[in-house]
Amino acid sequence: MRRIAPGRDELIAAIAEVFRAHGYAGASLSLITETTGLGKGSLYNFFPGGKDEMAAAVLAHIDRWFEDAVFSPLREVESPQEGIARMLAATDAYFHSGRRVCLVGAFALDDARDRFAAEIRSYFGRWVADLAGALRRAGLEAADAGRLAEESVAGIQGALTLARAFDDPAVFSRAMANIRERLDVGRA
Amino acid sequence: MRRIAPGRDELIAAIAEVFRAHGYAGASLSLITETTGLGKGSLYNFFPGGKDEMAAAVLAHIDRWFEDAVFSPLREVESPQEGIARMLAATDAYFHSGRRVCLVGAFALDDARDRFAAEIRSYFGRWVADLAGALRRAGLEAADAGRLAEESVAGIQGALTLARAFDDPAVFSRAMANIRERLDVGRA
DNA sequence: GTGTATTTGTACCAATCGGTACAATGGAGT
DNA sequence: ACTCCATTGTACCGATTGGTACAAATACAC
Repeated sequence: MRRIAPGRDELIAAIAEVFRAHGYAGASLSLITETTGLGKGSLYNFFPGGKDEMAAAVLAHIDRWFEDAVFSPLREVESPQEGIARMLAATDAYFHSGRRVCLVGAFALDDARDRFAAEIRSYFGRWVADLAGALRRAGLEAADAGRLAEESVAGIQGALTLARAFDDPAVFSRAMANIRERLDVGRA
Repeated sequence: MRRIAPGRDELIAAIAEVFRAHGYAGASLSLITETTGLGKGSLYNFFPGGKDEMAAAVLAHIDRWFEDAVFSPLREVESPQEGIARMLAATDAYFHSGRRVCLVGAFALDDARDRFAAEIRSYFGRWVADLAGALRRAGLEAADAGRLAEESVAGIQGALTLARAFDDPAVFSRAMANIRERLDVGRA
């Protein structure tokens, strides 16, 4: 039969949730088959490389989403302030206002880091660089822009960790409000 | 034979490094026996509860260390500024200036969170509460103190994540310098 | 309706998982 | 010197791991 499984995007999204909830090592194939409803046959048909390829596909999927919704507005919207506002809104939406955790950040901490070092570095690297770029366009000096950008991305990651530790999304919302304020440079 | 293995503290420290590097699920018993040099016999002699008890012991060990070196100075040193300075110094030392990752933060993200929810919550909760207390003693309003404390702890966690993602401890050092500045309230 | 290439379920694989059992070991207390 | 008993290594357990093989099923092109 052809084309019975959900679209590839939905499939990857479902797999992503398993990795998000259990980490790379903890995301067993049985958990994945259970969550997706697909047997190993289908899974290995779509991802011949196995678990590794699934995780890579998930990371690529996330990367694409962030590129479109979070990073590119920072570069391409004329008003840097507007670009930053869009980035913050998309970030808040993506993490379900703190109820969801950052897969890339989680991978950065466990032993998936070595396997996907390049992807992880690129994800955070572009986030920081594009935000710094917007801040520079808003009038900040390069050094200040870089520092503030790094600090903001770190603040978001840390807030996700704390929100999950406390099981309280409000921690994330407070952090986002705070970051929004500190990024509100050069006129409103 | 009696007392051949290293002291319990050193043993726990060695196990901690395995959990730190591989997460809960990724820290296999074979990895632990390999790292510690102890066979399963010894391991299960010291930790009859198995992996779960090892992780609990590691968390308790970390908790004790932070209580002594990081949290208690915030409460007990007369000068809150001095307490904060000690907390920052101890934190920087513990994380090897960004070369080491926070086990509790890592556990908060993967599926160990549910198992150790109480310990994780308590660890971060006391950190934030004690820092907020010191800031209040330094003259800040309760609301401001709470916000700044939460923000600082989140900043530290996020910086650890970024430092690991970039494989660049300098990210952590920059974040610490920044946090030190922002916590320098009420006189110097 | 037939052919075909893709999709799928099932059975199977060796390796490893966390954990248990237990006999051998040998240091400490006397 | 002798007796304990904490400590240790080894063998073993069933379950699960990630992964493979392959035949049955089936949607689509024709």
